[in-house]
Amino acid sequence: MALRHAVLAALLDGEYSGYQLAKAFDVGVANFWHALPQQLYAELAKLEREGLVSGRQVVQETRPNKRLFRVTDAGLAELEQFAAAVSKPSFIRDDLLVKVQAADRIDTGPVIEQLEERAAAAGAKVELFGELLRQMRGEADEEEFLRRGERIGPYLTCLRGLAFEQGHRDWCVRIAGVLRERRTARTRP
Amino acid sequence: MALRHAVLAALLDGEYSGYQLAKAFDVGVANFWHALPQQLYAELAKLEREGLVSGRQVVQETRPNKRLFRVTDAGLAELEQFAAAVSKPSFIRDDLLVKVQAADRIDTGPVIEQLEERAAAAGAKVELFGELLRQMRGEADEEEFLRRGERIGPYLTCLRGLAFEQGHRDWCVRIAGVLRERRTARTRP
DNA sequence: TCTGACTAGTCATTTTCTTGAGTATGCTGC
DNA sequence: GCAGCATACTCAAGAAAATGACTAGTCAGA
Repeated sequence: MALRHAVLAALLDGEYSGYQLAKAFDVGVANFWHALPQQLYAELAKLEREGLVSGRQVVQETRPNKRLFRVTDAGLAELEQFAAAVSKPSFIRDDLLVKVQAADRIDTGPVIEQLEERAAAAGAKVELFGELLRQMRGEADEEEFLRRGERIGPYLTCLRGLAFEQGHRDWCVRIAGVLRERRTARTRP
Repeated sequence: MALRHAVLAALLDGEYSGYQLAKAFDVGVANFWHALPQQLYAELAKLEREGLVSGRQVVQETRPNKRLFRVTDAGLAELEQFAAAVSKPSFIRDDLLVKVQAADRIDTGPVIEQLEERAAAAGAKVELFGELLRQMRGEADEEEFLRRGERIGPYLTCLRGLAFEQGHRDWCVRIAGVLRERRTARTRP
């Protein structure tokens, strides 16, 4: 039941349409959760039925009309309750780790390629998150911003995203190197 | 469909019962995947029907009988295919991040407590993984082990687990500090 | 001697997530 | 002048994961 709370938390930053939310929750700016558009539309509908968000129609001339949602007081109360309840532990769950676990018994060629692609993707996210952080804190330096900034939630989760992607990139680079070396050592002993 | 491959990868280390697997996939030594016992039993049954693993009954005197599973050639081929296919990107998905995202609008007291608990738990995992890595590499130093070791898959995934937990711990400690400072600043301005 | 934890599972149900397809319009680039 | 992408959604179906409840014997400690 955390997707609903993720949606509520995302809507704290202002009004968003399902479509806008979907983009935030998808491409990778999703620094605190991930979900597909269909889930989000469904969740928004459910949240509205339960009165935790309210939507208003915005008529547009040149594009399809859209509905913007904001969190209601009941929604905020729900978030409050959620925050006070125990969290489920977080786990790594990654196809690529499964492949690396099996690396001694299978052909590592494709795995190495995927590690390198991942490293590049993670590097791009590192850049992106760095830029996002810079934008959010504006003029202030980080310490100062975190002490006195008004909206630091997204900044804090983005910090985690950044560290995660850095760790991911470093690991991918290192493991690709290790597996590559073992391959050449095997073929040319 | 990655649980099946996670199970196959786990069984590469030798024969395991569902119960043993469940422990590895649960408590947190699960450095490359996580699953509940029920899922594992179900998956093992399916894998056996499909001929990807084979189980043998082991009669025990003082404890309930058990079934030990090992990967078949077909299972290894399946893993091989899986490793060559594209991986889904990995995403962070963590209740606690959702709570931190909402931190500006809710009472941070419980969140701070949870961050500190998480930091402690992550610290314990860091210790555990460090110890596991030391055991796996034995006498050799890491570079040497990674160059010439026979079974390095679990070592490589454990390295990722270690880095993840370190990152998680550092972030929790830092964010708990930030939120704590803002609380005291607010009550005693 | 009773409680609780450990071994070793099974069964059923519900929730959540993913996949795939479809609608309709407008703008941009080749 | 049309292909392809962006906006803005909806519906249905299926796979995967989580939850809860249950069996049944062993062993250690209070």
